Amino acid sequence: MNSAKKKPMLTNKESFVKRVSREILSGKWKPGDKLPSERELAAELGIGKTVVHSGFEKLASMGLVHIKPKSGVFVADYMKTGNIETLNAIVNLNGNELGSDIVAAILDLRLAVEGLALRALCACRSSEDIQYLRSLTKEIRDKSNCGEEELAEQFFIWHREICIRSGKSFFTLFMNTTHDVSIAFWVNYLRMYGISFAINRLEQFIDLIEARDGEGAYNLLASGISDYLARIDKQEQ
Amino acid sequence: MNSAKKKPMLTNKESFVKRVSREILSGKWKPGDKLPSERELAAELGIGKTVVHSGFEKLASMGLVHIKPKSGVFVADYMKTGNIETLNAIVNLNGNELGSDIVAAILDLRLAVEGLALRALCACRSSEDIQYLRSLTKEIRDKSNCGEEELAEQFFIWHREICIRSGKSFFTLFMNTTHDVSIAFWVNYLRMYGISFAINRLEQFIDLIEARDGEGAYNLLASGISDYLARIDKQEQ
DNA sequence: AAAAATTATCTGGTCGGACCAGTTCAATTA
DNA sequence: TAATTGAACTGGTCCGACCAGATAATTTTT
Repeated sequence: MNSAKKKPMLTNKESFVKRVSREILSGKWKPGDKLPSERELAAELGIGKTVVHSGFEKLASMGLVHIKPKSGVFVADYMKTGNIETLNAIVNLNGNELGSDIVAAILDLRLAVEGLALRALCACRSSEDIQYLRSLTKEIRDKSNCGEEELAEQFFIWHREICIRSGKSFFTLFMNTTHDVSIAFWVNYLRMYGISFAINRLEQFIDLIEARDGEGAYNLLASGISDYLARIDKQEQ
Repeated sequence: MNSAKKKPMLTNKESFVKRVSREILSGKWKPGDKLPSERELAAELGIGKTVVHSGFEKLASMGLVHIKPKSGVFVADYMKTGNIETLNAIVNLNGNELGSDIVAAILDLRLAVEGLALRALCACRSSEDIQYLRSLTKEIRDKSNCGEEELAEQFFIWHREICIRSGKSFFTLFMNTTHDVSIAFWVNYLRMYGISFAINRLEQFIDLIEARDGEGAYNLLASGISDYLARIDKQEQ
């Protein structure tokens, strides 16, 4: 997901974060373990302590470590105290492969957030909303030959627009918070169903929104999610 | 929420972040506006450019600004592209007061996440789970005379434990991601209902989990949420 | 005069040394 | 042996130096 731009070289900090997060998530360090001091790591890696510290701060914000001031840096019980960035790190380590439990969790959240946003939008939509969604869909159709991730981004943006226009702006913030894992999801979704199917689905949503059919739109979302999950389950068998 | 520890003095970076986020959220800067350069701000504030840069990075991770390398720093359309940290910043600016739309959004999410976790836990719970939840509840009862935020933290942790023990660990990560706004919610909830009521509610949940009554537990959550929202609505009239 | 090329200035980006303040551990004293 | 003190260790913050690319201004060419 940090592959938005080609990055031939990682900075010292990025390399450090990548290295340590991999070590933690792969089990080399266990929750509660004390990591080597900043000075030790700086000397060992031949970089400045400030960079190490900055890297640790990043790892802390990712929920992977707990920095105890003046004492040391400890591996966090990240599956218990971690956050969405922890999930992103796990997904990154797995080469952006989502296990079915992650997918299920994402989709449950999505049903909650977008389901409500869809109903709200159906109730309050203007003709300008419909127009905008149609033009956004057309844009996506015109970009059909782009790369996977770019397309995935477009689908994310389309669905985010539902939240934006529903008047439930805080849902938008939540949705953005799941951005990285959502992109991984959309990439997989587009592989599974194909771009045509996915675009037709967008058009179905628009028709339902235009018709102010909140229940219909919600059901379309829910059934799409169920189908996807069923396919994932079948794939894993 | 950054009041976990007494912080009599803010670092230069913290002051900078606080100042700029307030300026953005209060409307002094509009989405799309270009902020003064790092050098200008550093000179104006009498601090180092690196600190300004570090502060801008923080503001970017909060979804409030967009850093265009070599070009400048621009105010983001944060209600559209922001994330949970944006929400935290908004709530912070409002003195940790939650508007009803934020509350509704949080509770919708919570119903989705914890609702499923409750059902899952009812299906898979062990007697050790029940024991642990009871002892956790007792701990909370023993701490009843603590400060509001500490109590709120305890309630957050209790509900998080539902996710942890449900086997849906990724829900835990999502829940942790909403930590700060959730604490604001719990503080308000405890003010509204009182600590005794809130603890009794926990015990009701445990009884239902013990009885493996997933539907009952979900309904208890849903009805609690409805009641809270109704009270909020009434307060605002 | 307009367009293209070059140069200068501006921008954010990264790094590491210097210094700070608190914690922990070892040595000394009572 | 327990308490105290000092040293060593820890993370925390800041800033100047330098880098690389974008943008604006100037010069050259058509």
